[in-house]
Amino acid sequence: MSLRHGLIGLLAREGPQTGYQLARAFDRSVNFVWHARHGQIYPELARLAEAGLIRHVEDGPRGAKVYEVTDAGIAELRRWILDVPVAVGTRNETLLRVFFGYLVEPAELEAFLLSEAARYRGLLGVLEGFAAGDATSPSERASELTVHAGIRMLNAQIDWAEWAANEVRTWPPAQAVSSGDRAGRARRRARRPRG
Amino acid sequence: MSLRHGLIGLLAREGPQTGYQLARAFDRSVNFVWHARHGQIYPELARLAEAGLIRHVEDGPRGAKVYEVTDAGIAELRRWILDVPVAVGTRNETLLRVFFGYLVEPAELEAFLLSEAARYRGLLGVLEGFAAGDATSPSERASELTVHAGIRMLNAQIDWAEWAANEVRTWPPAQAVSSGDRAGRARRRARRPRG
DNA sequence: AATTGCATGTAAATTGTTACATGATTTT
DNA sequence: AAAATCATGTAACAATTTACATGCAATT
Repeated sequence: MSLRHGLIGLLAREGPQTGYQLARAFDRSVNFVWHARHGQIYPELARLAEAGLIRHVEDGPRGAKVYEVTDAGIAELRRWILDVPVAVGTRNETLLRVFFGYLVEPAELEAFLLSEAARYRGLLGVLEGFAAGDATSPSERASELTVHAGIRMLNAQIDWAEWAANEVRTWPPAQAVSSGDRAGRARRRARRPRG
Repeated sequence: MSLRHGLIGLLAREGPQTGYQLARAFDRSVNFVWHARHGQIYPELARLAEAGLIRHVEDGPRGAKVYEVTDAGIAELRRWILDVPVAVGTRNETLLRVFFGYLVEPAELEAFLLSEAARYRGLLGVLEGFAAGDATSPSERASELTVHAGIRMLNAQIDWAEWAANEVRTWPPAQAVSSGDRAGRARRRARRPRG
């Protein structure tokens, strides 16, 4: 699970903090890289403290619990960054929909692709705001690298979505597909080798 | 959950199939878009059949259960593609590591970035193999769109990783960071405005 | 005084992974 | 005969989301 390393890392990066602050940090800086809700964060902090990777140090204003990272936590973070194989397994809901997009009218799929392009543009605007900074400290330099990655990937996605919308415009109308259309499928399959 | 729509979609796309075949399909065609193990697929098929979105039709050779999609399933799939807001929430473990990459030696981070670039190149090779097809049928045209998306995103990631590796080469050695270094952090923070 | 924001937690449900368990059929 | 592949399932665990529940502090 990357969440625990995200929490250790944020404590290392931004100093002692409460779970609430970490939850907000997940909504800001690292949100486009990883995200988590407080319902997951609070129990995980307790487990990390139990494991000695972070430490509950003091109490803030209104029952706030401040945590800080331990040396063991930083060592674990370094180990994770370099020595643990990166978990594979892409999950892209937009692409899954497009994969089945031949089932809807081309005009509808085109509209979907353009709406996705617009959504990506919105995200790109946010990231470009992040990139405007100066990046003087080591942690800011590292953050800048991830922002650049996001910008490049979003640009690739925007270009693709607009190209794909254009492609779809040339498609013939969708055939009626129903679960009872086994005969139709068999007909098409048989015809293919001849073409 | 997109898994259930992935299952309905594959049954719609490739005709009646067993859970085993669907599990293999998730390892092949849609793997770079979505993935699932049989431990999740079999129970989900039972639930989908219960909900009337797919139907258990016949029994194959050795206790194999063949499912086919129903009209209700296709209607649900169409609804999901167009009318359900795309779930947000990126999760990119590579970027999370790079975000905290200032904690390891620049040479180590550089090596990590180059190893990621190599991994991306491997995936790109697989996708380019998929793209070599002709794409005559509607479903093949749709699949081709997703393959193109994958190729563009992987190229963006390769370019980024190699650019970032180059950036990191110019970084000064990592400072020793430890949990006890609160004074060091405060010192750096106080110094910044003057610079 | 009421609203907003800070702050923590847990319970329940869902989603996903891993490991265990079983047996049939085909290939070597 | 043994090994590989086909085929299904469940149990246990891990990860994640959503909703519920509470209370303090600052602002309007």
